[in-house]
Amino acid sequence: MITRTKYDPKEVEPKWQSQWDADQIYHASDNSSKPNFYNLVMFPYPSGDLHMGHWYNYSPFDAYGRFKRMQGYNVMQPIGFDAFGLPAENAAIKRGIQARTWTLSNIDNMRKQLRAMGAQWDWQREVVTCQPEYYKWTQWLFLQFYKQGLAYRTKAPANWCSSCNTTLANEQVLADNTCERCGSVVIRKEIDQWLLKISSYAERLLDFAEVEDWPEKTITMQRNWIGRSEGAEIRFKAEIAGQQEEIPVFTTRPDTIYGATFFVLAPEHPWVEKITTPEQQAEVEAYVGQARRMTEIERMSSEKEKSGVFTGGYVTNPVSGEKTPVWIADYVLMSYGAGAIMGVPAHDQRDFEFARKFSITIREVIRASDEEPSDPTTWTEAREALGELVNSGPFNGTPAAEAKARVIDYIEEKGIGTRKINYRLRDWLISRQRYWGAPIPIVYCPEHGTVPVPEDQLPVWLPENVQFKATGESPLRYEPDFVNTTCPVCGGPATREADTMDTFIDSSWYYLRYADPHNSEVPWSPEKMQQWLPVNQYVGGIEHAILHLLYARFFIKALHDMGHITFDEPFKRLFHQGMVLGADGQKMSKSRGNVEAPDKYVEKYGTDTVRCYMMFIGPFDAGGSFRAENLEGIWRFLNRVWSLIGESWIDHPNTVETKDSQAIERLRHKTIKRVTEDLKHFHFNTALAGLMEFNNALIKQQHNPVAQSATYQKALQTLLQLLAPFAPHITEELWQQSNHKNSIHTSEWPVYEEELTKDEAFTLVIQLNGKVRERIEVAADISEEEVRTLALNNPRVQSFIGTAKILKVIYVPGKLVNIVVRPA
RNA sequence: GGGGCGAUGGCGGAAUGGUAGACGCAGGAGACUUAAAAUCUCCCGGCUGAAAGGCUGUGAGGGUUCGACUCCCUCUCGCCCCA
Repeated sequence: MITRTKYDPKEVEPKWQSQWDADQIYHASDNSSKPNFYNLVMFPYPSGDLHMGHWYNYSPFDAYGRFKRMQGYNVMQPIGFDAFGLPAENAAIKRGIQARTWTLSNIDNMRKQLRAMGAQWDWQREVVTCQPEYYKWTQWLFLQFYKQGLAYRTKAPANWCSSCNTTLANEQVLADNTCERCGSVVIRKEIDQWLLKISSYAERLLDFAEVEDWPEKTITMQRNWIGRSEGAEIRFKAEIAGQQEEIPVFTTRPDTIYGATFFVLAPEHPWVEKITTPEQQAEVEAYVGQARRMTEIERMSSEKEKSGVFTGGYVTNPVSGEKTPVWIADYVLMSYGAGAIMGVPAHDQRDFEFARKFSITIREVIRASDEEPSDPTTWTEAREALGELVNSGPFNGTPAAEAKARVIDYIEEKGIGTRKINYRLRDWLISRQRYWGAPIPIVYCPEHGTVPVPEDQLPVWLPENVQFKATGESPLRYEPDFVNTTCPVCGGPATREADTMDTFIDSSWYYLRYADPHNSEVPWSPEKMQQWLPVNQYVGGIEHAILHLLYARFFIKALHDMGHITFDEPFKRLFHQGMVLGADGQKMSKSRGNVEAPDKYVEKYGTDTVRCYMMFIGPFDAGGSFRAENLEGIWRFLNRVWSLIGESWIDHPNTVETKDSQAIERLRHKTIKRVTEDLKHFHFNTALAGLMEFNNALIKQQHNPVAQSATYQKALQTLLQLLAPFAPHITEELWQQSNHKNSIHTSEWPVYEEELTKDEAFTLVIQLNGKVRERIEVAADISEEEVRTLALNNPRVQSFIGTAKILKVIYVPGKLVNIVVRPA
């Protein structure tokens, strides 16, 4: 028997948290006889507080990890901090506090909160990306990329956020051309920068054969971002100052080359200057200046009226030999393809609009077989569908699909172009002109140029007490002790690269370090890698679909090719949680005033209630509103579990069973099945509903004789075990109070027998023409014949049938019988 | 503009093509209490009916089917991605 006490989470929760810590029950051993399971959640940025989103994300994630542990896996569930980044630096500027101090004190606070959550974190594996022990290896990885030619420096127009005072990768610029971090408009700025050659992995990144279970949506988003298009690069001829020159264009429709009635250069194209005639110069220069002030998004908008200027120059179509006027227009982007296009107004909508605006000839070169010849000047839009070639010299009559290949063959034969696959994916710009990040380990020597810092000199320490000036350059540039160094090759005076790395580099490999977090010789040992990676289950927000998740895949593929790891995909299974919203159904934000801090509810109800509530809001991938009043329901539920066990647990149950025993045993098996299946599929809300039903059913019987039986007592035990992943503290307390010596979290997950999940009887529904008319209790093994007899002879059913004619009777075993009748 | 996801009581949500609304919140009635809170019992989509029951009902409109929240088509609204 258990002494009856009131459920007090304040007493129960800290007690077990300390006990678990002391017993180290959540540390994943590297030498376990059990199968390993790597359960990973995206690590937090140390903003200082765990907010509602973290709780919403981590609670179900942890329940899943606990479920796997009870199922017999050696679960590794690490946590760490994505600790470099702008907020710390901004705090440093604003409040004169050291970025490092600010970050570490935030981490301390968040550690406390993470512990209070009662999740099974393996603290021995914690990684903090701003610590030299970590960023040393971030720098080491950069050097490996550099050695492979996968890291390079170039001067080119880059995305620049004037508010963050730094460059951004393409992935960090939102569709409306704003900074994904601060929302300011992003401009273009010519600047020296380091890039990683992610584009050379474009094809490999399109291949998802090695992932086990990723949301289709995320795969599609990555594929769209990579943006593969097949076509050809065709070189148009130009005569510049008496010289024969060639200007390449990229096209996905080489079959339409005879329809190219104009040629367009992007305003920034290096050829613009050369090809423009003196008469057109003023107009062209004005247009270029205007285009520069616009964002790519504005330029690409299909709503915007087409604009452009004739350069006065001409190029020669290398296939048709036609002389073609050269225009510049802002709808052609320097960053895509060759920065130049052949304008085929008849078969490309944007070219069509452009030709209309400037009265350029529209020549039809593709015609569907059922189409009559028509005058293209009467068309209202371009005809982008495939058909047969017309007005195309030797290619007339060829189906367009086939013509694509034939035209490409032809240009390759003639040496005027090549087959080409173009990708939208650009190289990853990783230089940040900011302080709080891992320094790029490069030295510039007047003698030896760009020299990588030797590996044995890592880390390149990030200095403290730096001066912040809003110059748009890295603060490190003004730190003489940092910048001034010696050349690793000749020992002469040299300067260090002052930019730091994009923090997405840090997060591209943190999950590798968790497997071997304290290794000071190498970033990870091959054995540990083999043992733990790839990650079995990864949980995190869909906002990283084409940021972190693409970068991490790139890292893994590159490291695989370098021979540092043996696998090709970092995350086997991926799950995106939904977003937790305010009570008004809107995104939580200070400006809306609907932000709720979890801490006060943890204080009031305890961790277990808050955890369970997070899972009960709705489907994990759907997100939902946090409504404080709904916590009451979970609180009552846990209290009912508490009093049920407290009042009903007995050490030595009767061996005598009662008539209700069988029903309880069946419900127990049904509930095990239900909760197990739901947890497997991340359906935490319905799993909890099943546990509530189980609890309610047991409460109904708790004062009946069956409560003394071994069957009932076993059901109580199962209830605790099934609830343990959701509410780890209360279940541990009740488990140990009911005479178990070991932790409930190391107990074995209950198993069910399929046979016992089936009821002996069921409610047979009798329908007439699909409408429910009667319900009767029948035995589970009832025959179809009996069902027909029972249904047709049922008085209520008969009164509905009346004189109607029975057409057929459909029986769905275990469910219902539908009698189809036609009125007489 | 293209593609994807979604819309179910007052609210959050549940339903392998087979009893719509499980589970919970809020609400109502009652029990206990000097009283309140907590707890317990019952009710709770709409219309109708004394009740049994009947009719109706899953954003709107069509379709397939013995049977549609579920599948198909069209539309409206909301969110996301690519333009």
